[in-house]
Amino acid sequence: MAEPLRLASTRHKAVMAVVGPSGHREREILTAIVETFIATGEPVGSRTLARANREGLSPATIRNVMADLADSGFLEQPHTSAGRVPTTEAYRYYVEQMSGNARLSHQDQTMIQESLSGISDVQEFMERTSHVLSLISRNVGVAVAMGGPKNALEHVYFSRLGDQKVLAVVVTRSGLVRDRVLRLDLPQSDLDLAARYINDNFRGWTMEDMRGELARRIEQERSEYDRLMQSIEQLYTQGALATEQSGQTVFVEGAANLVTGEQDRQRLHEMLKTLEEKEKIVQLLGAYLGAKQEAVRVVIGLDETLPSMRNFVLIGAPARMGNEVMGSLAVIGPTRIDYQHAITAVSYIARLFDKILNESE
Amino acid sequence: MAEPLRLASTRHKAVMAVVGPSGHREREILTAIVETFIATGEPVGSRTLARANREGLSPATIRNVMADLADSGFLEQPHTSAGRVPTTEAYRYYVEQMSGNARLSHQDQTMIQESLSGISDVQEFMERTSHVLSLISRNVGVAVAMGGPKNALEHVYFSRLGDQKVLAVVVTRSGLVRDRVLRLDLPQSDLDLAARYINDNFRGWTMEDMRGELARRIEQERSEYDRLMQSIEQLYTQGALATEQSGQTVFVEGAANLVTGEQDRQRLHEMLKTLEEKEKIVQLLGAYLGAKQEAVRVVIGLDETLPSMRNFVLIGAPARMGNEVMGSLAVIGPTRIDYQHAITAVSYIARLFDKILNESE
DNA sequence: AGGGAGCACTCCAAGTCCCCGAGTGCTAAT
DNA sequence: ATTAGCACTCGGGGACTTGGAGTGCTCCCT
Repeated sequence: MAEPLRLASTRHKAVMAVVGPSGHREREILTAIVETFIATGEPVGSRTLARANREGLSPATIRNVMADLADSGFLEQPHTSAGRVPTTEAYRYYVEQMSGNARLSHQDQTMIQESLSGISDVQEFMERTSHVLSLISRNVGVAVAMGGPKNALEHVYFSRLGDQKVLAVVVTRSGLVRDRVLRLDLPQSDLDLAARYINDNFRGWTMEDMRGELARRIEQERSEYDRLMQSIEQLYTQGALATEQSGQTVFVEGAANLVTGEQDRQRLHEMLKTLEEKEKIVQLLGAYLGAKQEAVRVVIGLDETLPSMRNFVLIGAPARMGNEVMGSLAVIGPTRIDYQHAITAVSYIARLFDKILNESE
Repeated sequence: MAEPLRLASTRHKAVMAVVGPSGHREREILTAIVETFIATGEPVGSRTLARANREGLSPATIRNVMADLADSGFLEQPHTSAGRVPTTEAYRYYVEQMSGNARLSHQDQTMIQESLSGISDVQEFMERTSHVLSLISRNVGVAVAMGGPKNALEHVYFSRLGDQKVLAVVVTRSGLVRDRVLRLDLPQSDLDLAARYINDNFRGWTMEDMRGELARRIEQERSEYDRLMQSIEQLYTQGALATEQSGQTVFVEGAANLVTGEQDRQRLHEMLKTLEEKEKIVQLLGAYLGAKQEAVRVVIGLDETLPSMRNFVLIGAPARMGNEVMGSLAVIGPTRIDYQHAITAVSYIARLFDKILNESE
């Protein structure tokens, strides 16, 4: 189960090469700075670093190196005579060079296993995942199950509710259920016919393909007066078959953990507000976790996309079943996050996804 | 399982008429104190009050009155030589005496109308409601749609998913849809039979009644080997018909607004964590918003139930369709909340509930 | 020429001291 | 009954000091 991790950065490197510092000593020191900053949260100065460093480098030497690093844009000073703080670039480098063969602690593994065992549908998996991720990383855990157009249709049901209401339930093969109430006035008998037609003709199709084909058939037979096709068209235009619309379900947990950080009120408020806007989360995950993406991906510098996320990073991975991307999961936390830990956790769960959902099929 | 936690003392206190101060002047002053405290958030002293008061009372007089009020438990001092702060008792009194005939601003009304128009199922109503409540009150808006046992069954569907998986979809007349994936191995034909049996025999029954009757029938026919009843029993014990379990859907919005308040980090963290534990919210609403309850209810002193909610109040109302309680909605905010505003908003939406969901039936 | 020691300088954080304003309780006067 | 007056108490905020940590620079050493 616990095979060594396939790390994000390897991939990452292939996509956009992050240039690190050139010299061996420079790299050594930069890594040390990032690590101590992550640990302490305080700007780190040359003296502190010299003391911690096993090979006895004098503060002065370190200062020189630090000056160089600052010039190349890896460090910056909050103000004169404060220590140095890593820049976005520095974090990118750090993540990339980070040793990739860490394992998740046994404790965490069993915790995850327990939380996720016995789950049989995507929704539930995502819900629990966001929770367990927030617990383990002590940060914000997010997970979205996308009602993507790539899902295979299992079944549709239509049911007349009231005077002008029709309930449409779409079930995909992965166990995703979408229900919508439509404003329509069709007798139950027509609904049954429509459902039957769709189920007979389209079971196993992807939603995408089905909708295309359906549109074509409707078009084709429009001229003839065909009652069945007419009902289907009505259902179709009312969005009965649109899985995307009320599409993604987003789970965000552990927002409370943000309070622990050192942001001021204003920033905190913005972050929380952003996290409440689920669409933004979906966009964020969607933008960075492509289908091709296999392993974990670390996105540093979120503020380039979402200004309110300054100083935050996203550590995420797509959740895949076979070749299909069923959703994404991620940890969102401050740049000072424990990368190793978060990465291993995300990776572990991502790999679990396929297994758990398939285990009894 | 979802037995509401019921604090005898709280219930008692809330039902019992709150005794206010006796004298006319005392009441006047207490009200003034509460109002200025709500406005400023600072402990209010005798001098400030004397200045604001139209009838020229001297600070000294006010001091005397204040001393009396403090003795009767309506005020307290953070420390010697600071102003007075209203106690829980004071807020209870204040809310009770508050003029009850205020109207929601036209602006708010239209905003609500727009947000909620065109909604046709309970879920969606609740989702939007929590959002709009948080916007209007600038506090936390919560709403829960309870999959209560009182709902009338419209339809069930069972569908075999994989090797050992069955999808159960329960639709209630109010448009609530619950789906569960069960670990069961039954052929689709058996599932169809079971669904048909239930739909034919129990459409329109409340979930509660149905489950009772179903249990009886299963019991009755257990001795005979009856394939149908056996499948139904399996479905039943696996929870296919349990609306309560994955039951209530809880919507919490506007948690970000909490950051605006003056709580310290620790408290803030606790609050957010509490708000993330949806079950607690459900319990809270369930405990205070009884079915008999018609109008808005203001619960002051939440910490008696949930310690982390010290200094917070709940302003809520049940959402009813006819005589059935379909859910609850509420605003949760600090004791310093704008009561008038929140109360009118909650009340307005609660009254809208019935109208909107029925408008086209 | 690269590393290291020393030095002067800067800045922030924390501590101390002190004063002021707001508030109180009590008492005496109206 | 009210109110004016008085002595007293706190907490907050400003001014000032001090110490630690850090930097850049220069000079010296190997």
